[in-house]
Amino acid sequence: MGRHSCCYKQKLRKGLWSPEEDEKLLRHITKYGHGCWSSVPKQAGLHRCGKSCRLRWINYLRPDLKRGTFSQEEENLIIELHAVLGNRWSQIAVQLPGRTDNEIKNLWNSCLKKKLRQRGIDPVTHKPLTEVENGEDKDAVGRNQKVTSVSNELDLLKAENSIKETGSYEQRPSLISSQAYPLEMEGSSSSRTINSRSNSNLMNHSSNKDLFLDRFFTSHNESSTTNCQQPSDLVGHFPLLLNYASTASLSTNSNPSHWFSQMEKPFDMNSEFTSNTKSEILPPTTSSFFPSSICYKPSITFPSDDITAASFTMDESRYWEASASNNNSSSSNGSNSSPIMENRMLSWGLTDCSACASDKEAQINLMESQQEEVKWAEYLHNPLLMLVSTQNQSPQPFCNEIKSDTHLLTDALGAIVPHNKQ
DNA sequence: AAAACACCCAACCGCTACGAA
DNA sequence: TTTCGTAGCGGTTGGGTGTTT
Repeated sequence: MGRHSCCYKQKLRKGLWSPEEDEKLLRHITKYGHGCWSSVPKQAGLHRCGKSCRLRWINYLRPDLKRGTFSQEEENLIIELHAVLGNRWSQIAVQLPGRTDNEIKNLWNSCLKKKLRQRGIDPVTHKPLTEVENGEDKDAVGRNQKVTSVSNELDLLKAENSIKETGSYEQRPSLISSQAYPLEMEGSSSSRTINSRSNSNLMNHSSNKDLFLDRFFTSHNESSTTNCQQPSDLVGHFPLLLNYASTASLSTNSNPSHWFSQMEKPFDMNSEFTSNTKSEILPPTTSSFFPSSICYKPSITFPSDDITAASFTMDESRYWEASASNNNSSSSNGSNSSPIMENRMLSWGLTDCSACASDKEAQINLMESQQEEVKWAEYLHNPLLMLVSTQNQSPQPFCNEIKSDTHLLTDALGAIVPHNKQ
């Protein structure tokens, strides 16, 4: 991995982040917001460039991140979205709350592409490989077939999944109508140019589709009362996301990528973590949507004047300490079944879940944990505890603050992990 | 046991877009 | 209009880890 030119000049640190650095960045941003990223490292006392800090925050420290393996639903959605959006990972990520574009990109490159190829589907065009090899991919027929082939991909994936987990997969009707997308494509006459950053994959998609997608996503992500696009116009033409949104309870106005962005003054961000907002980004309450492999990183609620407590699930801490990494599987398969993962879930995730189930019990939990000698290994899983600990503040307010969304956490996790209190 | 290989993923690079001066 | 600084995006890389030989 290289180093930013600015890092060379200033002899800034590069590479993996240490817990101390994470703590500093976390503390700074939760307290003051990021403001201008280039000034963050200086203000936070970090020897990193602002870009690096930004990346670290977005991809790892952000409190609304969901970690753990991708569910089948999520994978299917990514495939469907990729068929429509191409490699526009950030736009795909918008439709998967709690997932970062980097995470999705990695999943695609390491896993989904392979899966599709194994099934004879070209991951770039989403058409059968035989068809791609024959070179017929430039006409409208090809586009139509592309859409239907997405359904085929999903059918294959679903079939495989149902074999693995008989009965566990909740059949979802194909989200892309074989007619809807071509209809929209034909109906649009826009000549809007494609973003110059478009890659080769993206270039496979017409500018019409770009326009349509922009229109759709704008409408979808904004208030439904907006006048620029009637939602009803879109429902018939492009059921994918609306359908998914209704199925998976995705919020249309809780785009996590907008959180913390452009914060102009300290604590503005805190308002973003009010209970009202939080509940919207939380996952659907059906445990079937998120299988057991998912470990949520619950939302944080901060009081207006300081960070008193928060919940964090840091399940990817292998790089913090070599000794920790030995026990930590970073692979995407079955990490929840490892003792480490269980321990994490119980020691952290479930502490929080306990709060969901019973505030009182959770308070006791947290108070007990405060009294304990805080161990390094625990910090690995919950950097915010560092804040709590170092500030000698009671985490109690957290238990109260998180109340509003705790039922959702319980629903999401309760079925996942035995609700045992350690 | 150890070397070789494969895979995963966090982090970096280089680029463009955009707004302010 | 131009320049500069910043944010954000997608592609790529390299180190760590797991698996195979």
